[in-house]
Amino acid sequence: MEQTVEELVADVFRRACTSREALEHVTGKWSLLALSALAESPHRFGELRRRIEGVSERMLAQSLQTLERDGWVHREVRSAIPPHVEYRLTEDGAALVPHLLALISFVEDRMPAVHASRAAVDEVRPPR
Amino acid sequence: MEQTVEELVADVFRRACTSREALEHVTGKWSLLALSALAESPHRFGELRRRIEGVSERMLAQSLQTLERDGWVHREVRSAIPPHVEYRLTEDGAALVPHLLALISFVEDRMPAVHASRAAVDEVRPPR
DNA sequence: AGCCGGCACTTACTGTTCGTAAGTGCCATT
DNA sequence: AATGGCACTTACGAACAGTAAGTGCCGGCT
Repeated sequence: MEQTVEELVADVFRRACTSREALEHVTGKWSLLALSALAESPHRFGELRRRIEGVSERMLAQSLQTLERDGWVHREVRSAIPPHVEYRLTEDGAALVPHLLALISFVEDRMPAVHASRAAVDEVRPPR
Repeated sequence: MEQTVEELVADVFRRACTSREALEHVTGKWSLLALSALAESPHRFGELRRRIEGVSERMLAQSLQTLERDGWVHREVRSAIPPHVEYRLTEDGAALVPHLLALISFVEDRMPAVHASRAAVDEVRPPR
């Protein structure tokens, strides 16, 4: 599991690197949550909206379109009228999400330490 | 390595969940790159700026302050005048970065597929 | 001796993105 | 007949990111 940064993450430091953009797409606030939700099972648009508390329809639609364009998510129109759309992970998406889930659960585990650190820093340098 | 989403990623779907915010901090465009750079070795401010192509001083400073506050990065003033500041990963930060590096290298590996997918989608539904 | 560049930032301004709210057309339920 | 849900899209104000310039001090170059 050890990795050398130099080899693996070479061109991500370069300005014009396209993987930077792709990375932003999958790590975006709502994309991350949408992918996590789809890791459970396929969802309809409205189901995703309810699952991801606080997301607006605008941002959810936008995130899903980006994820579809980059090939992580598949969008299937099961019925035009009445509208019924199903979103599911592609094979690439299914291979991607374990990394995201690992990251999410890691950060969740460390939240006590994060809170402690914030409190300690804010003691010295109060916010605002 | 298999994970059930339901157990691990329970509260990240809730609106007021603080881990959402912490997650955004580490997955932010510049934070991600700063952490990756610091995975190699400690860096000075100017070294990071040069390493991370395209980052502005404003955003780098802001990202580093956020990462420091959340306890992923340690900031050490080695000399006030002339200014010499060293940034390094904390223990928590060092435990975090492997997840980020794994994600980055995964996405880099899949970039051909991403480009192919974009081209296919743009064929049907042209951008703009 | 005087000028230039680098150090690690901060501040002012501007453009892009985000979030909120409302609109769309159609159908099923009350 | 009116209401709500479906899957979005559009308009607009607010928040945020990016650009440029400023800060004070110092070392090196000419």
